[in-house]
Amino acid sequence: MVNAIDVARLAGVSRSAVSRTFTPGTSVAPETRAKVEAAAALLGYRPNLIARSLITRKSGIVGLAVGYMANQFYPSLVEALGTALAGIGKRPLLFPVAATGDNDPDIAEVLRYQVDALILASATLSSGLAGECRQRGIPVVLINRVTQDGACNSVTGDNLRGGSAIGQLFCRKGYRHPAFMAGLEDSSTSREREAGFTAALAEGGQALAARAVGHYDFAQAQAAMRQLLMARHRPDAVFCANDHMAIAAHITAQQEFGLTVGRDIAIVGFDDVGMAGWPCFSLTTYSQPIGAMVQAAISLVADGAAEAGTAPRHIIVPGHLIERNSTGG
Amino acid sequence: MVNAIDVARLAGVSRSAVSRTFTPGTSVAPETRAKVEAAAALLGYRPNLIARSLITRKSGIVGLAVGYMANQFYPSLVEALGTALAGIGKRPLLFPVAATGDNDPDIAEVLRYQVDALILASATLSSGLAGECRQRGIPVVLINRVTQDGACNSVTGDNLRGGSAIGQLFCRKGYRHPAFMAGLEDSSTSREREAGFTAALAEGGQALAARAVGHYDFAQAQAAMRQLLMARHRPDAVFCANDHMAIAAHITAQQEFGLTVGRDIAIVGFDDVGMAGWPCFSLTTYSQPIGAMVQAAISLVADGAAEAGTAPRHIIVPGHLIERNSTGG
DNA sequence: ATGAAAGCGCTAACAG
DNA sequence: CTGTTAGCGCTTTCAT
Repeated sequence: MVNAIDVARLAGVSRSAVSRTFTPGTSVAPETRAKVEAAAALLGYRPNLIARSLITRKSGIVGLAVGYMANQFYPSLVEALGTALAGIGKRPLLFPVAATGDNDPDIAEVLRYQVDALILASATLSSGLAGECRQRGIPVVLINRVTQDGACNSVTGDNLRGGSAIGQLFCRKGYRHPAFMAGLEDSSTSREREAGFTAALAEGGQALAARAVGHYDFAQAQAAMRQLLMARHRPDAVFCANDHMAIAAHITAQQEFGLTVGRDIAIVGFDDVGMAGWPCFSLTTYSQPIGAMVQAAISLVADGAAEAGTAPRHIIVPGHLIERNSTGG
Repeated sequence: MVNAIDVARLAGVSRSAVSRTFTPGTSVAPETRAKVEAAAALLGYRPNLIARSLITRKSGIVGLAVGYMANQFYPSLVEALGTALAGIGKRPLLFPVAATGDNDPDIAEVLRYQVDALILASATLSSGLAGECRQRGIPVVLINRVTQDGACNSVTGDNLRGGSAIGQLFCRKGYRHPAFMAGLEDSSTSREREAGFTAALAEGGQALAARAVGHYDFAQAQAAMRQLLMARHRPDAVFCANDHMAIAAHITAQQEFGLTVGRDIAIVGFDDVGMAGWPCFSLTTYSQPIGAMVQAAISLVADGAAEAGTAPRHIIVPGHLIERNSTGG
C-alpha cells in the first residue's frame, strides 16, 4: 500500500507538497508538481479518500435509499442520480429500504459513513432523525414523497395538478364510473394525486365510483384490479397512482377479463416510465421528468440545503399529460 | 459532532472502553458496557466508520459498477446485491459505467474509497487494473461477463448450455430460417450464447440463416429486428442474446410488421426477467437465476477471493429453458 | 512556495 | 478487564 510519504520520498519533497499536488485549488510550483506526479505515477499512488475525508469532513459519499426496483421509475432515477452525482464529484452509497414503514434504523446505519447528504427515494424518515441530520448539517432530500410535517427538503412531481388533469380528462371523455387505485394509504404522493383527481371530478360533476389499494406493488395491483372489475358496477375508467400499477391493471384487464383497454375500459397511470409508451400498453399518463427531478435534487444537495436556519425547500417539478391509446383511440 | 472521547468522559471510562463496546468480538465488563451505552445514547454517539476503516483497513464499502438500468435484469440484480451485501455488513457504492469500452478510469476512481471488493455487472476491466486489485487484495467479481484472459473471478449464467438448449428447441420445432441477434460483438456473454446456439443448430442439421447486432440496446435491437424482417428471406425464428432485446424485437415484429409472435415468427430471449412472463410477451427464454448469482458473487467477495496466489474462480450458475407462447402455443 | 508539526476519530498492541 | 500509547493516511495552519 503506497502512501503520500512514499511518493514524497521518491520525489524528494515533503508530504505536504504531495498533498497539495492532489488537492485542487492549492498553489504548487509547476516544477514540484511535475516531480510529484512522476513519482506518483511510478508508484501507482492514489490519494486515500477515506483518510482525506477524516480531516476535510467531506466524504464525497451520498446515501441513497431506494425502495423497490421493480417499478421502472426507480432504476431510471438511480441511474440518472448516479451520473449527476458523479458530475459533482460524489457517489451514491446504496441502501435498500422498505417502501413503507420505519426506515430509521437503516438510515442511521448509513449515517455512520459520514455521508455528505442523504437522498431518499420513496422512503421517509422520522422527524427525530431528520432533526439530527439537520443539526449535523447533512442535507436530506426526499424524492417523490414528502414528510407529514414538511421538515425535509423534497422534490416531487406535480401530483395535485397531475391528478387534476386526469380528472378533467375523464370528464371530457365522458366516463361515467371513474375509479382510483391508490398506492399506499399513508403515502403523500398517492394522497395528493387522489386529491387532485377527485377535486377535478367533482368540478366536472362526477364522483368517484370505486376505489382500491394496490400498495404500489405489481401483484397487489393486479388483485386490486380484479376486485374493481368484479364489482357490481364495473368502472369504465381507472386512474392508478403510478404507471407500475397501471401496467399491472392493464395486463389483468386484458388477460383475465378479455377487455380491450382504451375501448372497453380506460386506464391511466402516473410517471411516464419508458414502458408506458410501448405499443402494447400505450398508456395515458402524467409525466414526472426524471432529468429535472434529479437536477433539483442535486441542487439541494450541492447548495448544502441544510445549513442551520435554512427552511426546508419543496420543489415541485412540472409534468404534463400524455394521452395515449389506453384512454381511447 | 460527538466522538468517542466525549462518550468516555461522560461514562467515566477510557476511550478504549468505548471502542470495545462498539467493536463486536471484544470483551468488556457488562457493567462498563452499560455505562458506555448509556452515555452514548445520551449524546447520540455513532462510531465513525470512516475513521475506523482507516485503521482496520476494511471500509465495508463494495464498489458496484452497473451499466444500463434499462434492462430489467440489472435493477433486479442491484437490488438483490444490495440486500445480500447488507447481510454481510457491507454496502454498495454505485458507479455508473458504459456497458462497453474502457471503464478503467471510473474504476480507478472508486478504488480511492478503499473498497473491500469490486463487483462489476456487465462491465470489464483491463488486466492491468485487475492485477493492481489482486495485488492490493481487493476481490474483483465480474457478473454476467468474463474477461478475455480469464484473470478475474466471474459469475455467469450457463450461456453455452442455454444457447444450446435454444438451438435444440428451434430444431425440435422445425424452424427453417433461424436467426440470431447479438448483443455486443465483443461481449463474452453474447458470443457464448451464440456459440451454443449455432453448435446445436448444426447438430440438428440447421444453419444460421441471418444475423444482426442489437448492442443490448432497446432502440438498436428494434432496428436490428427491422433489418432481419425486411430481408429477402425473412427468418421464422429469432434468438436474441437477452430478454431486453427480445422484447424490443417482439414489439417491432408485432407493431410494425403485423406479425403474431408465436405463430408467424418465434422469438426467444435470455435471462427470464420479470416482464418476460407477462402475458403480452409470454417470452420463451433461458433463465439466469438472480438469487443464485448473487449468492455466488457474495461468496466470492466474502471469502476474500483475491488472496495472493488464489486462482480466479469462474462460477457458472445453471439455468433452465422456459417455454412460453413466443415459440408457438 | 515549501516543510514541520499537529491532529481528524478511531483501533490495537501492550502493560497492568 | 482496563487504560495508556502509538499510529492509520491525510490536510492544514504556521513559520520560513
